[in-house]
Amino acid sequence: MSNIQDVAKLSGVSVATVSRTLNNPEVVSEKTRKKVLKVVEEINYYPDSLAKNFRTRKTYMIVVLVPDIANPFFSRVIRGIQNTAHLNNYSILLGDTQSQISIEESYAKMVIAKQADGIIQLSAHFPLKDEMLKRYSHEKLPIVNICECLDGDIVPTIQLDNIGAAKTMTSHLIELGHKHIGVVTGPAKSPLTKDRLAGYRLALEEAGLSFDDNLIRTGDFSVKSGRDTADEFLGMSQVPTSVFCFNDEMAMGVCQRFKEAGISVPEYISVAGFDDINFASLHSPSLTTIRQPAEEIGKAAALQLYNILRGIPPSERHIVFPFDLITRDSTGPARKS
Amino acid sequence: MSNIQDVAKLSGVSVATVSRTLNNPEVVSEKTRKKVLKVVEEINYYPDSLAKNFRTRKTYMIVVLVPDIANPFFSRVIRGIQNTAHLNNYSILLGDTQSQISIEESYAKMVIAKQADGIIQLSAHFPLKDEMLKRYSHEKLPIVNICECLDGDIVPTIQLDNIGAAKTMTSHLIELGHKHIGVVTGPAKSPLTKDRLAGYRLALEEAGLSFDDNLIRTGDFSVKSGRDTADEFLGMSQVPTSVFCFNDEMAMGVCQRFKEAGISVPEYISVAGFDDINFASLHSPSLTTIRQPAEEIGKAAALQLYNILRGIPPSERHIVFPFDLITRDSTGPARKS
DNA sequence: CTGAAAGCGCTTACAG
DNA sequence: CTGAAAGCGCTTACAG
Repeated sequence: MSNIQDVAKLSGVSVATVSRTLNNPEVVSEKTRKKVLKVVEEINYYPDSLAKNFRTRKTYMIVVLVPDIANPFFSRVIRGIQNTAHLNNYSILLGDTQSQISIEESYAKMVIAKQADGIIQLSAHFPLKDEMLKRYSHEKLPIVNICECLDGDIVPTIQLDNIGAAKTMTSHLIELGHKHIGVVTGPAKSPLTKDRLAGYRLALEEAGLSFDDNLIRTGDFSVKSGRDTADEFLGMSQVPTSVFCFNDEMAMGVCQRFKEAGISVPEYISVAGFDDINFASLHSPSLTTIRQPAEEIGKAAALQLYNILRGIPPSERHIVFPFDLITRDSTGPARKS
Repeated sequence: MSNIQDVAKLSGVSVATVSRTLNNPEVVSEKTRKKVLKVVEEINYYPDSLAKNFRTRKTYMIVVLVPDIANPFFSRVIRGIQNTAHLNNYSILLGDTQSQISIEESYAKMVIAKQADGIIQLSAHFPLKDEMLKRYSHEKLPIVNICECLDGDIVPTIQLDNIGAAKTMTSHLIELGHKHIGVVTGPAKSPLTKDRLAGYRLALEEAGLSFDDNLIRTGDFSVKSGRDTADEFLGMSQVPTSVFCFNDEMAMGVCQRFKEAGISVPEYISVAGFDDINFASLHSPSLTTIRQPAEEIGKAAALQLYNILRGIPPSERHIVFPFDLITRDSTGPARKS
């Protein structure tokens, strides 16, 4: 369609002035501005972003790397990111990685190739680390790692107080009289697993209860892994009186299996989750869980990256968000026996 | 970092040859190719997409306009889109519109401004219609409308056989002896509501049952609207023996309210959903519903748009996908009375 | 098979 | 406040 030259010709000014009118109106005289804007309106001129981005070296795109977009917790985080990004004129480039490193890398390349300005990474990886560190200084590295975060100070992070949340949930169960609390963790190498397990141990210690390694089972955050570990708990000589799952999906899987086995939750065994996804409250029994401020985390991430991209180093490089313990029907007093 | 000139200098060829080596290797002699690729490797050269896209007038970005990314059905569709798009070197620009026209339009502008090549639209709108029609011919209009589709042939569409699906679900209930089947629709103006209602009526007609307008309640696809209509059904002089909800969330809302009112599903009243979201099978009772091939729909959409962008007009402009009736525990024989 | 050169549509010092 | 001009890093006819 029409370009900046057409607008210039039709309004009898130079392309420079058209450009200024559109990008720095205050620097142009009112008369000129009006003349130009009228023509822009008339011929329905839209500046060519391809040219503009090329010229300014910016894309106004942010890659969001998420292990699985169909995960309801992640999708809330993404909504938070996108709302805030959009307000600042940035768009979200969705990178559903299915946890595959090669896919993560192919998206990270987009930053190097200037198809995107930065990355918000929802898992504890740093794709193309060497390449990125070579190209950006510590301060300007356009990456924000959220939800499941790398240790150290290599990238800015934003996450829940996972230790505190797991400690609080465990204490909640202890207060209900539970002494044998099974756990279904995430993948062994996940920082989430490490932190939440640490919180669990802290609560036990505080209550003077001993830690039993046998009660700890490794899941992978899927419903199925919850189902599978449920069987393991039921097979124990001393079946735990409660199970703390490190996300809601696994808690639902555990509940489902218990239901099939004719075991009642929470009468015989309590089950707790983590995240407070939408369906946690619709579940039967409704799930006791930890609420994460998902949208706020997303919002904070977008803001953090936005600042980095504008050259403003974040005042806090590692933000920790508070949680809420949500008690519902899936946890109750420990059974006698 | 380094640009195509650096590569040219270091490998002793022209920039044109470097460009060809990277984009049309077969046209370059093997010797030259090797020389160039070696340098590319050595200095870790990544072509500048900003320049490349500007030059070629392509962005390899597709805007996906979705009313709500946190909706689990939509997120599966998006996953399908993104997987297929990624295979064809396209990336997804996520546009969570919250059903706001202004947000839809701001994303649609990205296509006009060449920040994206095309749009996949998950609701029955056509943002910036006049502007788009002015700029593109019927054949080349880079839009694919899926899931909830506009009537007519203005844009290519991909959707479920909604009429057939609703008819099948209704027939399923009729076979179970239900004669008073309540319905919770989507918004009145939604084509989904219209089509599914048509399917419902077809099934009634086929069974010789009369259509009762009073049994039709308007929802908005939210859990809450399900809850609200549940009360309306319970307040009727003749409470229906089953309720067919036009999505799973509303079915869950209906069930939740029934549960609170001490009414058992499916013994007193059957409840059916639509979509078969992940949690439908985890729900208590597990939901009878219609499975939509969400990822395939997304995949087909990505393919359709890909062809349009390559200048290949789709062989079918309006694709209809088959459904599956999934019978679970939330529907059963109609109660006597 | 390769190179010289034009040009994509903007923005931005620089000069006035 | 405005204009002439350079230039961003590529691709692509065109010529050889």
